[in-house]
Amino acid sequence: MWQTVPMAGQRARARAAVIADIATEARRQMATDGAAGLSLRSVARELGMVSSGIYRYVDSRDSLLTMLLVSCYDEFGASIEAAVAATDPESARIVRWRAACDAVRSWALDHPHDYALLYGSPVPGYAAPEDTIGPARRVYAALAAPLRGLSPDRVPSAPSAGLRGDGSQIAAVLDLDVSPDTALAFVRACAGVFGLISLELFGHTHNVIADTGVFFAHHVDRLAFELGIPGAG
Amino acid sequence: MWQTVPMAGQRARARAAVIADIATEARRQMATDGAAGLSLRSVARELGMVSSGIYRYVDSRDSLLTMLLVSCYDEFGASIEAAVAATDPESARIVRWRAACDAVRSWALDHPHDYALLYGSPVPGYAAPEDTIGPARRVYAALAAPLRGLSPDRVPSAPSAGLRGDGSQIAAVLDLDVSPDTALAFVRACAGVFGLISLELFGHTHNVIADTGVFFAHHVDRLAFELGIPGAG
DNA sequence: GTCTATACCCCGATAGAC
DNA sequence: GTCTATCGGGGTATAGAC
Repeated sequence: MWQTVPMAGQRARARAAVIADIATEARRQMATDGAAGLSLRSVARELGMVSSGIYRYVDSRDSLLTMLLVSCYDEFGASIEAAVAATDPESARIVRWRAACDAVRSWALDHPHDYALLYGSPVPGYAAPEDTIGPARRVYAALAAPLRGLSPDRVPSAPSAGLRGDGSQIAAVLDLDVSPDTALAFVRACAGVFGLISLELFGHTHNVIADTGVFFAHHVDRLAFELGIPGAG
Repeated sequence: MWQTVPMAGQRARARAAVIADIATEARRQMATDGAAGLSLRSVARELGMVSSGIYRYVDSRDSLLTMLLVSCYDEFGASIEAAVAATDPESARIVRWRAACDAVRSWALDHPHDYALLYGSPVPGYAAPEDTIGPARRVYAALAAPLRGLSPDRVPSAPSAGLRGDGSQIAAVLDLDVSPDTALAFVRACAGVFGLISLELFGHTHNVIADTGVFFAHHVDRLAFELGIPGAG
């Protein structure tokens, strides 16, 4: 009788393991077929399941996509957090900013198809549900963490007054104690960081920039200046 | 006898018209199915052709994709060129720079799926042939045109020496008479412009920036400063 | 140069036997 | 909870009659 309790635990664990296998295989397939080409059938096939069997674990193709989005955002955010945490806590702010940016690029280069899922073209016919916005935000929060406590004095930009409301809300959402202008500068920095990585990953710097790593480092330093981080080039 | 010559011309014209129809319909379908979902069959169906008939006009799905890439790049580049040409030739450089950047964003917002084809995730299994690099370059050249003749004195960035070779080659390829540092700053500006537009178009500024147009204008002005364009914010 | 037919693949999702 | 069978779609590409 009281075997049912551990049994239930075992079943739940087995179920979770199967679901994890499904996610892993789906991410593997995204590499060859893209996010739009993701198919439950072929995931099931590869796992030795019969095509209908996968519906025991996953509601639909869309819910699998949502699962992938969430796990990729989480993994991405965690890798940035780890990179920042690995810096010397006494180190200059610019060091932590570089570490965060480098972590963004490294993860993107290591997981180009996952990056494309997160920041590339939307999947036709799929709309990300609200479950994904928390994990998506985690990435930005991790990248912004080095700005915590930054004095607003050195931010060289002067956004129009109409934007300041957005700025303070962004700071609030990311739980950042920075000025609205700094928060807006951070959004612009995100455009620069993700923009350059996307250009590189999607093939637009081919035969343009020889050493994209060096160029990225330069870019990151200029963005630091725009953010008012002391010590930037 | 000499009717064969005009006949040949008519046939060629008719053939070109059909090919143009195919391209138009294909772009229409990209809007709902994405670039990866593009199918010759459904294009043929929509044009009242039998599925095999389309192979008279288009070699394969890949060559249709190439056709679309080329025509989108060309259209995009032309629209930027037109916007710059429409400014007063006596106007300040900053005015032409803003016009070019605004044209980029306008075209992207007006043709989101075409923009996704050009600057979004690559289509799985498709590699763009060299025929596309000329048209792709036209876009950058059009965006860079307002920099022509810009004095290098005000460019605030100082890239590492190893990048300077890239800088001068970029200037050469875009046929720009600017310093290597300015050319590198232009690549960074492209990352900023395309990066922000991609974030907006791909859904990452939702509930973050209320008026994305105002924010883009602010962004463009800061990028102008980074380029050393006089008169920028 | 248009058409049918064909070979050979893929998909999401469900019903119902076991 | 696994499996077959099924519905009802989709696709690329070619061969060969007309």
